[in-house]
Amino acid sequence: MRTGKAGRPPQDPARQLARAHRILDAAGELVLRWGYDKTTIDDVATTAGVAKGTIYLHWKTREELFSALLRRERVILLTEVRRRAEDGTGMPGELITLLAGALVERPIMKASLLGDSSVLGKLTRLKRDSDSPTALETHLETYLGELMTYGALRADLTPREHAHILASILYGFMIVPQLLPAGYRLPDARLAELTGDAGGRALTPNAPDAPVTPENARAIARVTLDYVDNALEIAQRKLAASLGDPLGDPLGSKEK
Amino acid sequence: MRTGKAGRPPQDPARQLARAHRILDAAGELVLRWGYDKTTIDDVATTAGVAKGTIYLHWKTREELFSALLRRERVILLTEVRRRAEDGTGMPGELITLLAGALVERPIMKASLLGDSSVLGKLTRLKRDSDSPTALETHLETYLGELMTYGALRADLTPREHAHILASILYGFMIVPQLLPAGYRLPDARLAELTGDAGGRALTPNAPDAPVTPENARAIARVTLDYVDNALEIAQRKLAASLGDPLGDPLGSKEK
DNA sequence: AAATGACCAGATACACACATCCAGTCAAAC
DNA sequence: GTTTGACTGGATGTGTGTATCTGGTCATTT
Repeated sequence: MRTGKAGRPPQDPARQLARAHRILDAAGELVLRWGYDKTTIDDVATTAGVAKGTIYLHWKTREELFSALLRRERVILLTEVRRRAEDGTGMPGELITLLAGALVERPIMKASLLGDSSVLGKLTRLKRDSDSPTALETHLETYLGELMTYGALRADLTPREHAHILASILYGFMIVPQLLPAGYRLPDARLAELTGDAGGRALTPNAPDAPVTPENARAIARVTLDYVDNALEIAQRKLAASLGDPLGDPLGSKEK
Repeated sequence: MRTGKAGRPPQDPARQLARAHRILDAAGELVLRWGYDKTTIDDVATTAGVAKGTIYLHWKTREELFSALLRRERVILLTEVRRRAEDGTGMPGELITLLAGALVERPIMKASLLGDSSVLGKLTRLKRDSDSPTALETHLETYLGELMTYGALRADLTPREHAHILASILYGFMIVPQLLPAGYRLPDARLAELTGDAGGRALTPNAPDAPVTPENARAIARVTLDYVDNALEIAQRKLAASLGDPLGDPLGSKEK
């Protein structure tokens, strides 16, 4: 039994949640069309078919609303990656392909990763600072360290360097198409493939050097799924915190 | 031996050229310190120890002055790359290492590549459009095509894709350090190494697949040096055009 | 002739008043 | 209890007159 929530369910929580998602749908649509700076709460309310005040029953401030949107995007992205990673090998190149593939399909996440101020406006830098930075990177380096012990990553680089390479390749491949004249762009799927390919080649030992034993291969797949699961779980927890509690909730009041 | 201020050396082209370089030195120093937008012609003149009008004996407009600066930077960069490439193999990874290594040492070139508006201000987009784009990329794809025929590049990618990968990796590795907290950064030399390493692995066939014959290796080294030479030559020609002719020069007179 | 720096005009920054917009509130209607 | 939407105040734009700055010129100096 996992009910957890002490206190009283005010009305129909499922209905509330559905409404929150409708509002986020509207916010997402508008932020893509006009950008964060030009998207007003009134717009969001109208598009979502609720009154403005209702939005403030869900989130205390405009910024919290969009923070929830970003968190939901992250959960969707990770869920998708997790789903596609399900029966993969967990090798870096493969995971990067999945990640890149999911990213090119989620413009808001891509904008968040790239710090694209034409979409996220003033929200751009904020997320970078507050949310993920140290925690995510610590988890990442731990995960990379594990991969190294199983021979999935080159032994001649430090975890720090692996992380650096990973970030550079992912960032580079995601941003370069935006700098190129439209005619030069590759199809999204191809871009994702090449990203994973480049990442895999940069991070992975040369095949003959150190063949991965079957049990190591299994371990690699496992720790990879564990890592994605963990990231997803954290993201889900944060999203729940951003969605749950309409203002009055006694638990949420002292939060943060 | 005096000529402190009222010296009138009739007209010594070499002396003129030296003065142009002194002015560019000053401009480079100031643009790095304060950025393009805040660097005034008066500043440059004072720092270079000449009068403002003198600068206009060399360049018709402020923009031409900075264009010359950028062109000189490019020539210096390419000269350095050319020098270091002299007795190399011409394989992609190696060349990328050289290029990245030269880039991290030349902040202005790096800013130009990355479109860093904190340094180049309003000049940022201009260069991108006017100078290099199509010509450079055509030459690049030709060169990549040649490399492919000699087996220096993977045969399962198109030249276009090779160019895309190259750009992504170079851009990613150069820009990521600026986004990271200072503590995470790798030493410049290591960064250049890793860039070339990643580029080489992404673009180069796996060793056992198709061993490069000695004569192909020689051809690769040759076309690489040719490519760099050609790029350098073009850059030098453009620089000469930006430096030469103090306005009166008969050759340059058809300007505007 | 070569170099200078005082000079000019146009651009840019600043300061202020005024209009507009919009996040967030809350009394009233369900 | 839940939802609404008119309302408010602080913030953000806009217009304008003024001051300052700075790219570029050119008569003067050496």
